[in-house]
Amino acid sequence: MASQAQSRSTASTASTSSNLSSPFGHRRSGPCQYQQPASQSRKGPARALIERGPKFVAVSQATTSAKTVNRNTGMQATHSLSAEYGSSSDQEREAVEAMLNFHRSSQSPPHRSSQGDPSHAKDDVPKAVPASVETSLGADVSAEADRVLDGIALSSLKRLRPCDSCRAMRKRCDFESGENCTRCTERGETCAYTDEMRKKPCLSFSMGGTAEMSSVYHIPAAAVPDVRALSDSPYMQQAILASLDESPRIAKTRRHAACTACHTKKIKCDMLKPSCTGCYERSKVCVYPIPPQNSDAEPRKTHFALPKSTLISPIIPSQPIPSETSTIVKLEVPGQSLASINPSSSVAVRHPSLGPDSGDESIHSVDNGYYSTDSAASRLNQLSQEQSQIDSSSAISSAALAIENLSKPQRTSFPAVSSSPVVSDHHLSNTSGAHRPASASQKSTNQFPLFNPSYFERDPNFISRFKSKKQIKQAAITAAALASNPGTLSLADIVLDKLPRVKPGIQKRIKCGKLWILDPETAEKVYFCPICRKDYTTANGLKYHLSLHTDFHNMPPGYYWSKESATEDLTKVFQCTVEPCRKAYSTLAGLKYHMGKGKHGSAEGKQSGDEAGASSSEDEEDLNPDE
DNA sequence: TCTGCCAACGATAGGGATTA
DNA sequence: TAATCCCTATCGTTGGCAGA
Repeated sequence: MASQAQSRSTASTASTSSNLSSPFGHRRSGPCQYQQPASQSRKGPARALIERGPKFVAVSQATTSAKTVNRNTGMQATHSLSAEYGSSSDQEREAVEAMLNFHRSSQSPPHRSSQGDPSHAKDDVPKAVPASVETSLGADVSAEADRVLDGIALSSLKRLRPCDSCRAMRKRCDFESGENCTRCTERGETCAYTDEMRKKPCLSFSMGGTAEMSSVYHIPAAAVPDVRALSDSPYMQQAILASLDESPRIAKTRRHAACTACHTKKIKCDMLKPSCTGCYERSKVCVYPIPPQNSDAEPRKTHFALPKSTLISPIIPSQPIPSETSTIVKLEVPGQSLASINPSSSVAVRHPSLGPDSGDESIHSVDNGYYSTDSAASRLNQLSQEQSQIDSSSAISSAALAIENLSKPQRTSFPAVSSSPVVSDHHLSNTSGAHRPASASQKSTNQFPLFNPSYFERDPNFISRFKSKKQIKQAAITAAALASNPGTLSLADIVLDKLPRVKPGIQKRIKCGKLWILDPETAEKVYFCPICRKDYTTANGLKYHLSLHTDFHNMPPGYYWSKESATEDLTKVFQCTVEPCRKAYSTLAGLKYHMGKGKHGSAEGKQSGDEAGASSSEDEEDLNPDE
């Protein structure tokens, strides 16, 4: 714990230096606690990995994710872009390089399409993509996208599914060590992906997004590597075999594994027992459905799920530990020696969901969620080691970042992402000053921030975010569209996709009555708006805020964005259509209130802006004299 | 101080993509 | 085909601010 504090202190010092000299005027109260991947270098992970070795080249380049929502049509398309490729041949590497160069060459100066055009809100042509993209990209998407996808994803698909061993054990396969997953590495084995274990539909997937998307996105031929040359890839051969396998499959009914509450709420259930994290945090009773007695299938387990026979904790999280559980050793703090644990006795380990850094009983009661198992103790030990690594590496990386910032000139507008320093995704996000202009006084001169693929060179693990080939395909399509017409994607979605996953200890929550709230003592506002520099403690807060900056792209009927008002105040882009009111608001909600409950409050006003705008203010006041 | 207005937070329902 | 859960929209609530 002392070393941890020391690391924090060291990092804090570095961070302070960084803050003082940050070209973005970014102030932070704490150090970055995130681990910098060892594979990263000043060259950036993509180039570094390309040059590092031919065996398993991981390229992280030109990654983005965005979601474009057209409110008029209701069409929604999620794009995720990544080019982190796992490949094993020169051809694959060349393909990767081709894509990489394409993205590099296609980065153009920022611009904001349709800005200031009031008619933009009524423009229903582009659907999810601006018309400029459509005209510049043309058609013939799907085929090209398929080719790209085959090239960039087939060799990496191996990493999208568990290896045979993990699959047989029903364990999570992390693929962390390149060719081998951690589990196989520890066992001295090599990950295998045999035909028997293969999941059949790997190769067959449908075009992501929508028909509109497919008609407007086009990947330039120059950017498309000749992926057909990759057909000798072992995995591709497997995939082809898979696609040819038409043998009927026996339909199996999945077992209800999530707890009842999570199942009902349709939220992720980590299936921890006796209480999943969701129920634990809500102080609710976690109930799992009783499996059928004659079932021969073993229920799925997470790596924390333990045999019921070893459980010593109560089902109800708030219930204290029974006193009979004699040899309980509370391993509250990661790093605590495990030597005192008697392997033959029950060992109480903190609920894994509490994380490694939440040892304070005022924050999480340690009476909750204990497990009795050696594996849990082992896991705790692992968490301890991970935490210490994070602490040490974050201190180093924070110091490096501070040095980098000291040597950089001051910037006055939204930075188009420098080539340095190379930081991890978490680091990038946590030191969000990397996206923050100098000061709030420069707000009015701020450029509309653009997506720049090099943002995501910093995230070598980006591929892990994709769950399917379909998502990768969408990413490839988006990459091409974006590269051809940068700046056209939703700011909110681009930024939000890169939000940090705040680790425990950074955003602790405390129990406040019935609710769990962020601990004001420790909560850091790690989420920053790149436009106005407002900061938020939660992703949701920033998400909401970012929508305010982008909603004018898809104004509902009757509302429109006023260029004139925006010139005066960029934050007030929602203007009342009623003459002579024309009051402007910074949010759509504000204008809605204005039209609905506010000055123009009326039944008509609550229906649509068109109707509200068409009706006179006198009529509305007559209808609602009280308001 | 009160009230109206606004911005934002947090919880939740549920559509639907994905997976087993 | 059922289960999982990501993701979005929506709603209720809270807190800050400005004007009365």
